[in-house]
Order: sequence, then structure tokens, then C-alpha cells
Amino acid sequence: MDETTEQLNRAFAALADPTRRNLVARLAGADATVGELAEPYDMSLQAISKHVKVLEDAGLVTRSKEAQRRPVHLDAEVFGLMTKWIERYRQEAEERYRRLDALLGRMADDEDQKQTHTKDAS
Amino acid sequence: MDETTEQLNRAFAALADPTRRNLVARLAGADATVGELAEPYDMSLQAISKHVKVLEDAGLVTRSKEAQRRPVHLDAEVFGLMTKWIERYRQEAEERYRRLDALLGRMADDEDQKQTHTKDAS
DNA sequence: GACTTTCTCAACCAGGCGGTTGACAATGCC
DNA sequence: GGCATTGTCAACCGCCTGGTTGAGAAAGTC
Repeated sequence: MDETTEQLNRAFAALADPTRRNLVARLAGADATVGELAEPYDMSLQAISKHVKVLEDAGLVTRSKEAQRRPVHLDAEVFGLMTKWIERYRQEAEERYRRLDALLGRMADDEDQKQTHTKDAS
Repeated sequence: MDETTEQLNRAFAALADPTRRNLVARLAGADATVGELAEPYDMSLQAISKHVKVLEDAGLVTRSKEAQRRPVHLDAEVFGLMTKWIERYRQEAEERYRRLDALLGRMADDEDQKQTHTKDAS
């Protein structure tokens, strides 16, 4: 499997968990340590440490390696990959939808015209 | 848990699987039946049927209910939800990055100025 | 009504995931 | 060195997931 594919696998999987999305949301405001991140949750520090590792493996987050107190920092790059993927297909879908809409519009016009003709003939 | 949260859970989880992302990519081009979708994969029809169900539960896909031959159709709406979520935090992260960059820039300028003064004094 | 085609449902299995607890590694401070 | 703080590693557990096979439901065709 190609590298981008695996990166998307990990990134989407990482954001599928609400706790991890919440971590991302908080990290968007400011860097934080695992301890600070863990504080508000009713969950062990180890659990949060694991969540952070998942985000890190997905490339969504980086950490300064000043071990003991290793602040976590949000990294925008992979997010870009994800939106690029999503937007591509969303736009195709919407384009197709617009074309279908236009087609239905034309069919309705034809229908109107038929009725007009009928009316004219009557 | 609120409804949007669960929707994002399901949507991100759905797209975490490469087979499902591939289905989405193909459906962006044209609607298709489960049989047509299953054809290219080395996998049972039932497996694909399950994958489609996951996409459907995530709201990424809808199906005309003319049971037996029930074409699958890509739905753009939830994709919008996802990009909105991602882009919000990506932009915050980039904004923070720019500010940090500017700060580092100013610090470097100060450093230059100090050197200039030293030079002037010498 | 019988048969074909298309798809889903149910049961099962291996493996991964999200959480726990307990031990311990690594740095900072006295 | 000794100790506190901060974080990770390892083993374990229950559950969900992605796949399989086999059976059956639902509509179209003869």
C-alpha cells in the first residue's frame, strides 16, 4: 500500500475518536503536556498518553523531545492532505448533483412544453 | 453524546478504511450497484455490502430503495461537516505557527540590532 | 408458480482498539 | 545520592471490526 494511503488510514482513524478530536481542538489553542491534556478527562493518564501517541503516529501532532515534560504541538500538514482528499470527491459529487438537477429541469421543461402543445391542440 | 459528534465519529471511521475510500472515489464518478462496486475487489460481495452499509450509516451515501438493484449514490453533505471541522483547527494551527514565526523573526531582528550596536560601539 | 438475479442477514473467527493497573524510565531539585 | 514529577511500557480485558461462509429475502422473467 502506498504511503499516502497509509497516512490517510491513520489520520482518519485518529480523528474517528471523540476524545482525540477534543485533544486536537485544545491543542489548536496552545501546546500542552500530556499531564495538562489528561487533567479534564475522567480517564487514566496512560490512556491519554496512548491517544497522543495515536495522533503522533498519524502525523497530526509533534513533540519536542525534552523528555519529562514533552509538550505536544499540533501540526497542520496532514490536515491539509485530508481536506484535499475529501474536497475532491465532495466537489465531484456536487457537480454531478448539479448536472442531474439541470437534467431534471430540462425534463420538466419538456413536460411543460408537451402540456403547452396539448393545450394548443385542444 | 451529541448528534454531530456521533456523525463525525462514524464519518471519520468510515473513511479510515482504504476500501471504503476507494468506493467513495468510484461513486463520485457515477452511482453503482453493490454488485458493480464489488466486481474489482478480491473480496466477497457480502464484505462490500457491509462496507456500503458503513458508508450509509455514516450518511456519506444514500440508496434508492427499489430493492434488488439498489443503486448507491454519494451524498456530499457530511463531507462538508468533516472539512468544516478539520479546516477550523488547521487554520488555528497555521495562525499560531505564523505568529510564532513572526515572534522568532522579531527576536532575530533584536539580535541583529544588538550586534549593530556592538559594532557601532567598537 | 418456478427460477434467476441481486442483495442482506446471521454466525463465526482473528485481530485491533480503548480502556485498566502496575512497574519502571528519565529528568529536575534538594 | 535520594526523591518527586512526568511520562511510557507491558500485560490484560471486553468489545468492535473486517473478513469468511451459508442461508434466505425480494423483485423480475418465463
